[in-house]
Amino acid sequence: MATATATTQPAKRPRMTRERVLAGALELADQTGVADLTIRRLAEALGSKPMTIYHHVPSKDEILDGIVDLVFAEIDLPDLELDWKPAVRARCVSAREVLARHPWAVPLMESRRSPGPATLRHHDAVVACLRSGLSLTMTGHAYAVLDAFVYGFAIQEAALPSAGDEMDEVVDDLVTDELADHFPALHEFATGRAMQPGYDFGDEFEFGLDLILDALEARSHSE
Amino acid sequence: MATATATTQPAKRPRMTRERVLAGALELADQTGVADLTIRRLAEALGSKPMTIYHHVPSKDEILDGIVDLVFAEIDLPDLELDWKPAVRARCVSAREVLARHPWAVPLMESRRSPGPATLRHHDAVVACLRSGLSLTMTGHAYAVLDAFVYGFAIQEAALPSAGDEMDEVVDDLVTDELADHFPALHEFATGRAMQPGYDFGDEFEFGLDLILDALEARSHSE
DNA sequence: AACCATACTCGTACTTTGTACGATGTCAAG
DNA sequence: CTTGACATCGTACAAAGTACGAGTATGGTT
Repeated sequence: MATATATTQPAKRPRMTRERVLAGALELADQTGVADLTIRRLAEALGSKPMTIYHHVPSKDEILDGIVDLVFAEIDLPDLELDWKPAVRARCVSAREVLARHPWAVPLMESRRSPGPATLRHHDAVVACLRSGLSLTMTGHAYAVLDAFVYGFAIQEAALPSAGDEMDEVVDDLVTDELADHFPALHEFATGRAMQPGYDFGDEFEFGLDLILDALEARSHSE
Repeated sequence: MATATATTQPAKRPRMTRERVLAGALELADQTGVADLTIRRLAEALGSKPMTIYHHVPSKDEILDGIVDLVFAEIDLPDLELDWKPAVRARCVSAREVLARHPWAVPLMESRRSPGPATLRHHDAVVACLRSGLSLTMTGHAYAVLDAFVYGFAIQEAALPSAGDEMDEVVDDLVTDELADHFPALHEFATGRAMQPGYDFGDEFEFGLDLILDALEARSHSE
C-alpha cells in the first residue's frame, strides 16, 4: 500500500537544489562563522547527508564562492536616476550594512577567484554610475579608493569585539597601567575618546565616506 | 659506545624556539599561502616533527597571531621628527608594501583577536604621530579612514591575479562579447583604461592616499 | 666527575574535516 | 510493471590539529 503518489506526509524530501544548499550555507555562516561551516553541519542543518550536497555543488570552494556572491546580491545597486555622488554614497552605506551583517564575507573575497554573476552586475552598475559624472580616469580612481575604504572599514568593524561580552574583557586588558605606561598615545585615545559615552566607531564610516566623496568631486572639477 | 657527549656531527638539532617556529611559519606562509601552512609542513621545513612545535607554541592559532604580529613589525613606524602628514604618508606607503609582500596577512587580521606587542606599538606610534598635528576627534577620524583605506587596498591587491600566469586567462574570460553585452560599463572600463599599456592598479594607492590626507588636513583647519 | 631535575623531542593515536566510490532508492514515461 | 535517469546516502580514506606519555639531552649542584 501507499506508493505515495504525491508528497504525502514525510515532508522530509524538499528536494535539494543548489540554491537551497547555498541559502543554508549562508545562514549557517552567519550563525556560526565561516570557520565552523562544514559540509557535515550544513547537511544536518538541511536535514540531509554530506554526500547529497555534493550532488548539487561540486566542492566546498564553490559553496564559498556562491555565498560571497549572495552577499554581493544583497547590496543595493546605485540608483542611476540620481547624481553620481548621492547614488554612490547610498550604495556604499548599503555595502557597509551588508558586510556588517556578514562579517566573514570580506576576508573570503580575497581568496576567491571567479567573481559570481551578482558580483559582476554590481560592479558594472557602480562603474556605470561613476561614469555618469566622472571621466574614465577619475572613475578608476574613485572606484579604487571607495571600495578600498568600504572593504577596509568592514574588516575593522568585523575585528571589533562584537558587543558587550568580550568588550569589557579586552578593554580591561588594555586600559591597565601596562597600556598607560607603554602606549601612552593609545591610552590617551582610548580613555579620552574611544571609551567616551557618545563615541561609536561606526560613525567614523560616514565621516570617511563623505570626506572621500567630497574630495573626489573637487578633484574631478579641477581636472 | 658513542653516548655522543656533545653536538658531534648530526648538526640536526638547532634547538627549536618560539622565534624559530614563527619565522619558519612566516616564510612558509609567504611561499605557499596561509592555507597550506600546516603544522606538519612547518615541522618538515624546520627539520623537525609536528609535536616538537607544540612545545614552543600552544596552538596553531597562536602561530597565526604570531606571524600577523611579525608582519606588523615590518611596517616602518612614523617618523616623529616630521609633520604628521608626511610622516603618516610614509608609514602608509610602507604598510602597503609590507602587506603586498604578505598577501595572506590582511584577511587573517580580521579573525585574530589579541593584538601582539608589535601591533600595539605600531598603533601607538601612529596615534602619537596624528596627535602631533590633529585634535583627538580628528585623530579618531584620520585613524579610521586611513587604516580602512590601507587594509582595503591591500585586500584588493591581494585579490588581483598575481602576475602573468592567470591574468591572461581571467582577462580572456572577461573581455569576451559576453562581458561587452551584459556589463557594458565594466567592459568600457576594462578595455579603455585597465588594460591600457600605462595602467597600473598599484598607482591608485598613492592617488587615494594623497586624496585622503589632503582632505583630512583641510577639515582639520576648518575645525 | 657523577647525578638528577628540567626542558626538549617525537612516536602513536584519536578526532574532525573534505570528498571519492558505488550501492540503494525514487519517479516519470512507456 | 518495467526501465532508465537522477537523487540520496553509507562507507571509507587521506590530511589536518593536537593530546598523551615515553624517551633524550642539558645545565646546575654536589
